[in-house]
Amino acid sequence: MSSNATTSNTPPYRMPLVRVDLVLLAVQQGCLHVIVSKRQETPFKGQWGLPGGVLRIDLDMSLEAAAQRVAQERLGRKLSNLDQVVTVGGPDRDPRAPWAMTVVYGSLVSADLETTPGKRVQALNWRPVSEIGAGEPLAFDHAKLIRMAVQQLRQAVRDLRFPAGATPDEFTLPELQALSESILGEKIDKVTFRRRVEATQLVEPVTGSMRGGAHRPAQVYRLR
Amino acid sequence: MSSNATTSNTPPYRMPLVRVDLVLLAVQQGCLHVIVSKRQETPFKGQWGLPGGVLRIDLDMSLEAAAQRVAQERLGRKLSNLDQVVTVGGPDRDPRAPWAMTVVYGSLVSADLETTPGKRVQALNWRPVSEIGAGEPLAFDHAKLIRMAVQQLRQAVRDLRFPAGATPDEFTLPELQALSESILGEKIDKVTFRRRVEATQLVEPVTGSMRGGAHRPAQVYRLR
DNA sequence: TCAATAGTGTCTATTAGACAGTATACA
DNA sequence: TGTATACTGTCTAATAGACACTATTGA
Repeated sequence: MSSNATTSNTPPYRMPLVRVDLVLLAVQQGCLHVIVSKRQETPFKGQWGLPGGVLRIDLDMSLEAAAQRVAQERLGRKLSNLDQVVTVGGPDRDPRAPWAMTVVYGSLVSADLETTPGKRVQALNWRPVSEIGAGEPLAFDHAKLIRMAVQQLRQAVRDLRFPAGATPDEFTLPELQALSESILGEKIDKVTFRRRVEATQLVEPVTGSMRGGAHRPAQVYRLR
Repeated sequence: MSSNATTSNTPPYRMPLVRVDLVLLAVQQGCLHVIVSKRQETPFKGQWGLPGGVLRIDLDMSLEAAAQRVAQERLGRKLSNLDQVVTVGGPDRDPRAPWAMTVVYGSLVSADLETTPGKRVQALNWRPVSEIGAGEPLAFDHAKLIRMAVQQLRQAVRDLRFPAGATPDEFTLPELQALSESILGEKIDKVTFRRRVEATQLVEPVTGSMRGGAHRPAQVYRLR
């Protein structure tokens, strides 16, 4: 309907605006939270949405590198794991371009991630993923994108494929189980969990290391 | 060389060349095959690669619509199921642009798909996916993209999530099992397969319909 | 000693695989 | 009748879950 006058029918064609958006997840207060950013630009100005940025072909050597640059700009640090979630696109997504697409990357970060707003970021906030569907709606289809990233992360945790950097260097099995339970949002049977961790050779013990309070200390492991 | 790819987008940044490539899979002679296309343009001119095309922001209402348009142009028909596989991008992927990216879609099509080469297609060929790694290399990283699409399809079949249109409207359980085995490249236990199909309520019987040769006919089902 | 958490033994339920049996078509 | 394929019964193996038990620390 809104055919652009400058569009040519022979190559080269006009290209869409390409963005990279981030779904940054962390466990806080025992449940999964996601970072949302208050938008300073149209569309959805003043509403909350995923932090992201425009792909820079003069700076980025890959899509993942673009995601890392955006993380650096918006959050002040790089991410230890990035999983591509999905790519969406269409016309009328963004008034700055007739056609816009977004490559979505997800990452599980540690809860102590400093949320110091960077360039063009008014505010950053942690929000429980359980409240994403309800309440104040997010910009674009970001609620759906978050759901997809969460689903992907949960499947990975169910398969005991923990993203690099999502766990501390050393941890106990009860800690790893608690992390899994927080991500999945449900309890896991202790015996079953330990059996599966054992069977998959996911971890190796750190000899001699124990830790504990006024109770039996736990063996410390690291990822193998 | 690269100046002809200047797209002069409205936003301040130059945007990459965006392509949509297709991994079209089908079962032939009892094993999984993929359609490859002989390239008529640089780069990799004369080599084989995935059929694909450039995103047209004046024509395509979404990335999936772009994939359908490309299928129509290259193969002369639309696809009944399209699953996004991955998106890759970087500089120096294509001499027509300084930065190029590809959104990859996979589809399981019926083996009788006519491979009539369409626009700008020199030839289309079915190739067994088992031979993708070896022998004549494919253009770009298309071998890797095919492996990812195959992996995704096999996981779906293992989970009894058959793509729409991948099965005929009506089929028998032995036919469905044979299809699964061909896709997975391994035998499945008959009792286990039927138990799982039963448990997931994947199919419903078509009353009265049977089919067979000189032996006991099989119950005919359709997807529920 | 107790409290609290770590770790194990073991029984049961569920699911998967193996294999032999029965069923039903046509020649 | 035989043969070929469809379907089922059932035993066994592997895995998951439940739950009680022991182990080890500090208070």
